[in-house]
Amino acid sequence: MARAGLSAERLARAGAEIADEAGFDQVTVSALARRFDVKVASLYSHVKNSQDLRTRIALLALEELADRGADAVAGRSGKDALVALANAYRDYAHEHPGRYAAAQLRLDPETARASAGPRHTRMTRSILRGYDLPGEEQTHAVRLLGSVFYGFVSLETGGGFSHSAPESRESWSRAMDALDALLRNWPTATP
Amino acid sequence: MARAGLSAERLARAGAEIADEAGFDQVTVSALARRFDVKVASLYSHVKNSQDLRTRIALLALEELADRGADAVAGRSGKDALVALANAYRDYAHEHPGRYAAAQLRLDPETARASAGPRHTRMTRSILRGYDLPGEEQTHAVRLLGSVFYGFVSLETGGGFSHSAPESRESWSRAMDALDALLRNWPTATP
DNA sequence: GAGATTACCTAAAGACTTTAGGCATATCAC
DNA sequence: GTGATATGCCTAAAGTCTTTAGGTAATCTC
Repeated sequence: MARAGLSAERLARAGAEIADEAGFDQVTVSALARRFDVKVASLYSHVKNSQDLRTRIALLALEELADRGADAVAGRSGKDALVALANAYRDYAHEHPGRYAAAQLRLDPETARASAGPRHTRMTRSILRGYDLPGEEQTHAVRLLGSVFYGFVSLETGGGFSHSAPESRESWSRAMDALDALLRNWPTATP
Repeated sequence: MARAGLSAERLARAGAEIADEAGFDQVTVSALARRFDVKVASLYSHVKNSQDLRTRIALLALEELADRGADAVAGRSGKDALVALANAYRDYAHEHPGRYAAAQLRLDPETARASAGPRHTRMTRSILRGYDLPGEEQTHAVRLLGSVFYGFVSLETGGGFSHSAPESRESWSRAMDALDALLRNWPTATP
């Protein structure tokens, strides 16, 4: 009875692989046990339950995503930084669709606060330093940018843009132009 | 043995109710059978399988959403229409979180084409008539608007904005201002 | 190496999905 | 109305996944 060397860490990583290969909804305790050639019950020593497993994968994805984002914005500013961060998200989603889906899992407030989520907010906010936004407008802008990044990538990977010309990549590029223009000319007073 | 009067239509509607009450992932063939006080197997005469059931709920939600949007934009133009359509989406998501989650289900291309999805695209495009966008830019703008609507509402209902001031409603309002300003001053040439 | 801890196991119960085949009920032909 | 037919809901059963309880064997501590 050789030990398989399981751990919550390894389970989450393997779960992330299953998610990318077969879809996040195919990540089950059973599938994971098969992958490690181990009995299902054995996993419950490392992971509280199925939800816990999925949450760990979500946290992993959020971390990886934040790491990529941090690399992307490092040494950049203005539109350059904006595009780099946005592309970090989009590229990650295309490379790791299952992980990206995992990152969209609703986390309970406590878990969310301890996740890499706040890092994402800070990164986005750092981009705004290159633009000259009044302090109270920054939060609104952060939320708008987040919405565009998240929304576009979700719709794109979900096939929402795939049945019409032009290529969605073109729209992505134009969205970056639009966001840059918007931030440089942010409407402060309600018209 | 009185008949329960089931139909794919009624099942989808009841499934939508379960989704709103308990979450879209709680919509199962079993839960539906319980609600109609009928044996599980009986549902398989009306619905192909679990996936089929979920798809029908998604289609229902997309229709309802499109109906609301159409009502909202009727007789409006410019920013007025923009805000009305956006609010239609947001209000629907808040009133019917389960249905809204259902609307996000990935549909296979054929089903997507036959869904209300294209109606949504047309409605968004109709808003652009109030702004003066070059023809080829319209698709890009439609995709950007869709991304913001979808992204903001998803992040908001997922709790993404709930742990920081100010109120997300304020950010929503400012996002509308921003989109209006952007559309009135759309950057046509890449800077 | 003895004892304690840990890792994985067997066993079992419960929930959901799906298919096959049966009886009763509504619907239609006349 | 009566019989034929199609349909609606049923029982039964097999398969998958989740989760808990309690046991055995490997590893760690000293």
